[in-house]
Amino acid sequence: MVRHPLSKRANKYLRKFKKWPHSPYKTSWHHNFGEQQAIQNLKQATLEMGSSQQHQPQTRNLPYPFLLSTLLDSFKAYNCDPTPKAYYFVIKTLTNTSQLQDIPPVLDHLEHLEKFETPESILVYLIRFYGLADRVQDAVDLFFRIPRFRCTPTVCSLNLVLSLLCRKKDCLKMVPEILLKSQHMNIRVEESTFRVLIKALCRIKRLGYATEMLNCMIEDGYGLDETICSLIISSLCEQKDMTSVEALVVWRDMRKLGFCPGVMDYTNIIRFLVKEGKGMDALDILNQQKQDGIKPDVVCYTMVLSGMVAEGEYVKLDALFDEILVFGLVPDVYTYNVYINGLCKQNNVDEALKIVASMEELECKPNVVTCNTLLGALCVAGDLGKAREVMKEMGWKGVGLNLHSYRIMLDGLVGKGEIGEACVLLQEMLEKCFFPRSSTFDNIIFLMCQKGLISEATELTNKIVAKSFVPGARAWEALLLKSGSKLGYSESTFSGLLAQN
DNA sequence: ATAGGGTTAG
Repeated sequence: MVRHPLSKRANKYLRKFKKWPHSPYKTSWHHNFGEQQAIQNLKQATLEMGSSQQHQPQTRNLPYPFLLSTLLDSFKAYNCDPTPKAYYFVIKTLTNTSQLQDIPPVLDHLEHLEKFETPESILVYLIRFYGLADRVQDAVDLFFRIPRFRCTPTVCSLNLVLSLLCRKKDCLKMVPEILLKSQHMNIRVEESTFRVLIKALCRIKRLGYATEMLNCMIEDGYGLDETICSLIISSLCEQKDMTSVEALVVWRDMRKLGFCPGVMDYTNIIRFLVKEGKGMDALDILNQQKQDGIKPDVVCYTMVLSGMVAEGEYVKLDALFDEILVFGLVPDVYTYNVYINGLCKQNNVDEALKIVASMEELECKPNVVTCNTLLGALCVAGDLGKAREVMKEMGWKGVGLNLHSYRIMLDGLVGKGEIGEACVLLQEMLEKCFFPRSSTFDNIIFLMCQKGLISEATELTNKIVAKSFVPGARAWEALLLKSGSKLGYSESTFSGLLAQN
């Protein structure tokens, strides 16, 4: 093993055969010691700089910024050459303390006056810093400059620059140029590069470019990357302005390319289609899934079931629900809730109640959602008696009533003109800080006026105005018509109203 | 091997 004498400018960092330029075990101990002392010195000086604010020691190497001159002085004092590590430290310190103006001189020095092969990691660090600090041009410039630091850029730097460019819409146009120039820099584009690009494109919701890029990959002879396909599918499904037609085209094209979707892909596209109100398309996908031999799980079924409910496809709903059982899947609360909702939508509350009873036998506990669905259906059907029962049962069974439970029940009572009971429930709600919909308030006030409960109506109005609620036209009209001129509004009623403007 | 992905409300 060759040891380099300290006096000579031995380029011991020149990378020939190994990735890491410097192994502490292979340098002479005193050399190593000197370097360590120099670094120590540099760190100490940096700390002092931080604590003494603007004060800078006399040892300044004048044409250079403070940290660079400290670096050079420190190493000179120990009679050794500055190490990449020292530069890394300086650069990190400069970025962390926002002394960006001092970075270019450091880089110039590194480029022109040092001889070692600069580790790519230092440049990667700075490129990332520039990119994240909104200095994309600096990042790009530094990327192109990498070879001048006697460093062979790899796909790491390329991927980094690309991902930085992809973060900003107006930087996207630089991507092709970077890709072209990177070829001249002898950087081998890898699958990872495509992945970076596609991920970035998905993140900024340029799904069109992302799929184009996927096609490029395939044209370039890379195999179809299932992870990328999945990524595109899932981003696609998160897009707000994506139509189901477009999504299905991408899906179909990918399948043509040989993509074999996994459970998650099916779940994503099905969820998307159902949300778009395309229950039947979702059902198609579910059938594809079965044909592909991928057993849909209870989640997929639940989503498609809800799509059937939304489209009023009750025959298909029943068939699908049966299919779940036939395939040996166990429906859970979600599944039951969707199915029960379907029955309620068909005004078949009795059947819904039977299902709830069977859930309990199957030890699948109904939850608030189940109960709210039932409550809503019973109220719509005008069966307040059963609705009350359900509400009581919720109490026994430890199913907590939530805001919606109260709102549903209150609307049911008001709808049936049960003003007394409605007021009791309203009181209970307000104590729990659950507020009815404003239209419910209006209905209650209207109803009170109709029943001649003028003072109660006035009192309620005052109370709710104090809670920042504005009665609607219907409530005002009722109040004014019924009460003539002897209205007992307190001043606070009106000042409360005014204050809301 | 595991979790997470899914439900109601005018």
